Amino acid sequence: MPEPSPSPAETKPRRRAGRPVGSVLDQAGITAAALALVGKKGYDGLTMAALAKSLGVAPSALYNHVGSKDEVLRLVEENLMSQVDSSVFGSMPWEEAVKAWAYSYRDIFSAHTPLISVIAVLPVTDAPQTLAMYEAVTEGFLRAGFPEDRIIPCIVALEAYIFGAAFDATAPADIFDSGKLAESTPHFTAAVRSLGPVNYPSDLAFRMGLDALVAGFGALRS
Amino acid sequence: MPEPSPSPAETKPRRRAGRPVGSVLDQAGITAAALALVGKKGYDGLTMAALAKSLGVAPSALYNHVGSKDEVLRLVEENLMSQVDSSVFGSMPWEEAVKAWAYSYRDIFSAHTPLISVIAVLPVTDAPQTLAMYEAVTEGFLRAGFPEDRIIPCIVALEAYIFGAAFDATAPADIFDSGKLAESTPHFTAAVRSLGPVNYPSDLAFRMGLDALVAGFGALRS
DNA sequence: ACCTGAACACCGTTCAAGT
DNA sequence: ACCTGAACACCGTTCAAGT
Repeated sequence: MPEPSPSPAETKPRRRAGRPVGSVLDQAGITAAALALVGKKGYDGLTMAALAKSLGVAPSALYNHVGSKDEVLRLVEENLMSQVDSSVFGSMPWEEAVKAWAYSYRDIFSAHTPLISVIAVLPVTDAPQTLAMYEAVTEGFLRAGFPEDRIIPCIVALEAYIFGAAFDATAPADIFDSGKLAESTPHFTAAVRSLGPVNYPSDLAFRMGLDALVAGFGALRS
Repeated sequence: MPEPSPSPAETKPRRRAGRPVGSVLDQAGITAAALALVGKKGYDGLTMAALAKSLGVAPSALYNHVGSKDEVLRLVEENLMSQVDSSVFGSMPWEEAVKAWAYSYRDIFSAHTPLISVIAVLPVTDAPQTLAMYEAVTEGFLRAGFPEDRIIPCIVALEAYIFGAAFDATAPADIFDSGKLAESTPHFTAAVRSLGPVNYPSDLAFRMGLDALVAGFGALRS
């Protein structure tokens, strides 16, 4: 093995210290690399060191483009938000559109639940993709006849439900197995058994809750 | 300052190495200390080192009683679950009981959102307090006339909503301030403004969503 | 059995030095 | 301006040594 290959994935001549001719990094590239890394190794694998390695730079180089790891997470979140399908509000009646939007939203974030804690506290200011989604959804609600002052609460409640359901979607199939404590919780254990062979009811539950929310909120239209 | 006071909060004679006469630690004490630490410093302050210090032991001593930090989190979670008021199902009609339970559940976990990621993946096996809560809720649904095979999906959906809402409850008041991007999101910005001086609608939203879920699910009773 | 104290492999982040 | 490389203060966890 005469080749020590100390550089990352791709075998590059390896950069010396000093400013490179053209900038090697930018926020878009960092975001894409972070997304790829998360896809391969999950959020536990998303470290500044691993991210830098996948980009072929030293960890400290990242800090010329982002202020912190938290900013990387915000960049990823913005990217995901732009993937949520809110175009449905322009092409479907309200009930169907909210449901399609909600499914899209949940499906995307169920693979990114560690971001949810970040999003929840994140002011929407300067998060253009997130704002664009809210704008599209708000427009959809307005066109459907919702009173203006009810729209934000409806969206907030739907989002809460969607985020919570995103966690469920990643839960193991046997999460409700009561194990050796089964006898002390007879009603619960029987209720779980009554679900049949598929004992994790995540999808059924999501549909039922979404239907209830949509029906309840739909009644607010004038 | 002749007193260096190298020991933690309380000034103890300081233990030498070797097995102490009586065990200094146990899971209950660790859980209580973790809860107190979180209350004072938040989840960022809950480190094994800080936890050990608050208990007056070396960090490694903790590992005689818990397998990992994750187990500490599970112990805390179990403690919190036991605080959720599910006795309401024995003393109120179903609609009021679910709502009271949901408020209690959300209020407790809104101060402990970092646990939610842990709970979501956590099988209920050997989590007796959590199981006890599910048992009480299941019984409440049964008495209210729910078909057995709909109960778990209802609970799952309600829990998803409660967990999501717990995140909301910790969000800053100006989370929906669209800032300099306000003009590009006119409908959303107007909808936010229409909420009036209190521009964070967390509580209104929670009530609206909960009402919708309870109304929708309540119709399943026979 | 259950503690201390040293050690390990990692983490995010800072900063001087280099071009 | 934007990189490298060394350094810092921390993290969770392991383990020999002590009683």
